[in-house]
Amino acid sequence: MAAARRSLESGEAFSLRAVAREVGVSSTAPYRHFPHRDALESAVAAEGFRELWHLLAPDGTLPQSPQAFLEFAVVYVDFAADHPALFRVMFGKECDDANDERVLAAAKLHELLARATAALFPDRDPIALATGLWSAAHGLAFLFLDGKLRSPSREERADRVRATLAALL
Amino acid sequence: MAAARRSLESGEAFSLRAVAREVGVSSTAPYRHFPHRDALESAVAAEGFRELWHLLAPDGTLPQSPQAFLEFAVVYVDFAADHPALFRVMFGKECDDANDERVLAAAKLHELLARATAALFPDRDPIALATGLWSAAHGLAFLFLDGKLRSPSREERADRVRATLAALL
DNA sequence: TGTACATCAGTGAACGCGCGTTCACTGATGTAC
DNA sequence: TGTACATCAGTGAACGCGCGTTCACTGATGTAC
Repeated sequence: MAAARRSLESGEAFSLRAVAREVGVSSTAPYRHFPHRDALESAVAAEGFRELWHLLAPDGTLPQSPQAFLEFAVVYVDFAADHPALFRVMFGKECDDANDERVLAAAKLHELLARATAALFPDRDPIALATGLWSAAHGLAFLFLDGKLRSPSREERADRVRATLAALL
Repeated sequence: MAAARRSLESGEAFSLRAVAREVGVSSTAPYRHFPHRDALESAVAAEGFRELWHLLAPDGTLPQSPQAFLEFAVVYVDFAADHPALFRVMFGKECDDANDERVLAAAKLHELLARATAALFPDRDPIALATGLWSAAHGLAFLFLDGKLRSPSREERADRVRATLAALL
């Protein structure tokens, strides 16, 4: 798993063979641990979600203020920028299976946000607002990842994310 | 070009050989028309952008009302859902080159939105708001594409997009 | 009007590549009696 | 304490696949004289 992460972060495309190479082991060794390629990919994605969750809501705490929503988005976008390949594995894959860990993790995130918006903005549609803020953070993450938005530095990017979310609240 | 579009929409991964197959021509024939794979991909992306632009702003008209912003997002998300592979080719690629047609097209879109927000919401930061609305539409597009948000029908998806954007305005 | 030549889309064989996956195997470690 | 056996991670050769790309080629069409 660690090697899979390393391999992804060094910019390689995700592949069983690349991971094996990274571990320094034969191409077929991973089959001792994962039945097939997708199982490894799925496990890596799940780990990524746990990690993102841990950054966003260390003890399941919700954003408690509008300010905290801005930081939520900053962390989200920073995570994507720091682990672009991992982020793509987590999100950039059609998953039809409703039981996919990725779908469940995404739903959990959505729910956390909805609880937070309901508490903070009782006069606005909490689900729609949660979806909107999540989408905005998600969209920003991808637009920066894909070079459609650019920022010279990490700090300026963070400021831009804050300003963008602030404009929506 | 048309065959490239067809090949993409039939769910195939984008490849020169797949396009040639779709045209019913030998694998190497495309080299008569494009110097390399990326040139074709880039041309397809550019066509996609022209098409999206035409759907969003037929005569360069901006959204003239908050309502129009909602429809703008609906069109954006529908376009992604109707042409998922094309959408990924257009957006889901890191392009470092600042002169990439894709980057320019994205910038043009951003600018259109900023002019619209400046006209409609003079009391809010127009750039940040434009970025926010675009990000939200973009995020929604990808979340639906990747199965993180689901809707049983096209109409319900559209309603959800409208509700989400309305919550942000 | 006919002939010589250039242009140009398409061909088909071939290259090397990395991929996922299978197979029969080796060799070290742990466990049961 | 020693022996027999099971477990299990890793090996290395091999498979078939689709990919991008090169190469020398063919054959039809257009153009100049």
